[in-house]
Amino acid sequence: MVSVPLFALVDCNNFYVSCERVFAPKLRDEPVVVLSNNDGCIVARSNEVKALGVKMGSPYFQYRSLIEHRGVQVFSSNYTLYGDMSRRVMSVLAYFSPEVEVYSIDEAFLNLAGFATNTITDYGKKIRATVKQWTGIPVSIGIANTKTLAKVGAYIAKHSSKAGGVVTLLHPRYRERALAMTPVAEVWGIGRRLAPRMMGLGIQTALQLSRANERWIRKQMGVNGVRIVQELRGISCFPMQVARAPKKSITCSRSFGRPVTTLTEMQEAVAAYVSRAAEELREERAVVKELLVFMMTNRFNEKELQYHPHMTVTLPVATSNTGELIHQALQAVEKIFKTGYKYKKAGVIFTELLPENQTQMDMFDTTNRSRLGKLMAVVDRINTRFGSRSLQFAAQGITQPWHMKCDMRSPCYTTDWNQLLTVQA
DNA sequence: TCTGGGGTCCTAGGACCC
DNA sequence: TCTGGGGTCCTAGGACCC
Repeated sequence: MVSVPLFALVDCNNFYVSCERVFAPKLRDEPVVVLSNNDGCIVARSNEVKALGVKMGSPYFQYRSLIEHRGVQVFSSNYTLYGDMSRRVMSVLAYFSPEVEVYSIDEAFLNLAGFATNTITDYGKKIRATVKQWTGIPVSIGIANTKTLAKVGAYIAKHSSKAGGVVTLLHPRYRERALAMTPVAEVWGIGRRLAPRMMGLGIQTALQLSRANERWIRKQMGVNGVRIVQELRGISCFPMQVARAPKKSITCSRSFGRPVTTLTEMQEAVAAYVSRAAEELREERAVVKELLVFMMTNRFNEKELQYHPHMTVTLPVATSNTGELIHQALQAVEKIFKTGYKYKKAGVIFTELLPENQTQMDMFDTTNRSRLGKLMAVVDRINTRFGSRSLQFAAQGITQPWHMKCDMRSPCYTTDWNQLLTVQA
């Protein structure tokens, strides 16, 4: 017998802020923000900061004076720390369900099909308490028959003071009440374009969306819209996805800490990004057949001359060798780089990925690929052990004056012996 | 002065073929 | 004036997610 679908969505509250607070407990009731790469945007806010009206994803400089005036603690993002904390949270969740789908750095779906529904909210509370106790991270949990409804539950749990962090939406009456409380813009899959359109057409809440005509939805929102509506009605259309699908592309791009104007610096930066992307490629046990290099001026500065070139390179043989990839990418850089512009950002995208054991040989290719592979494996091991860039290609540059800003980064408390937290007793 | 980064999927429209 | 029709494949752009 196939049991009724039952999902929990576990969502970490203000995740990056919570990670910083674990290691700086005195910030527990203080306003805190975490910035994006290059200290550009605000990507995580504590509740105190949300209450000040600071918008998610807004440019830091727009709120800088407010932030300073209110004594808000500011952190550059520390993805090494957040990635490690995320792994810890996910490993706790694995105790509570046979199937955990890690949906993002701060969210996971748990398959609870077959679990007793009359005690499921208490089970959710136990999960919540255990994650908090073992990792220090507070979470909100939604439990329902579909993933989209579980998301709604977690949204309500986060915003309701009496829910105790867990909201179950199994009873039709509760479900309707929850959907009526949820703005249509908060529904999973309704983004910044669709939300205003829906609202203009008289659909303000998730409940109204769930009652919309299916054919009309198909026309307005495509096939995915129909699935969303079905899910809101309690019919599961998005199953658990436990096995991680192989990646279809790998990107590495960064804004520069200051404008780049010379070919030499642009080449260094692109070489560094290729190197990072190639590490990920090897982690993925894949090789790449085609890559795209791009660079751009500051699109926000209307007074400056704009230039956003890109170039696609097809590699003679699919590879994951950093040296070869840098060589190819830098040729593209030379072709599209023009002097006279202030570049703000550059990047590389590996498209056309193949599993490394399916490499198509080129009969004119004389490179000894097995030796090259072993060399890269050794470099990766050394960099894992002694820190990234312990061994690097000269093309990446040594001082990297164009490197992004991250002046307010916290230590890597959990992944570097030299940065452990010290406690004075 | 100062505006992130990394993904996936869907669709419309053009190119091309018969 | 009148200017086929239908299928497939590819790609760019748009939408979404975190």
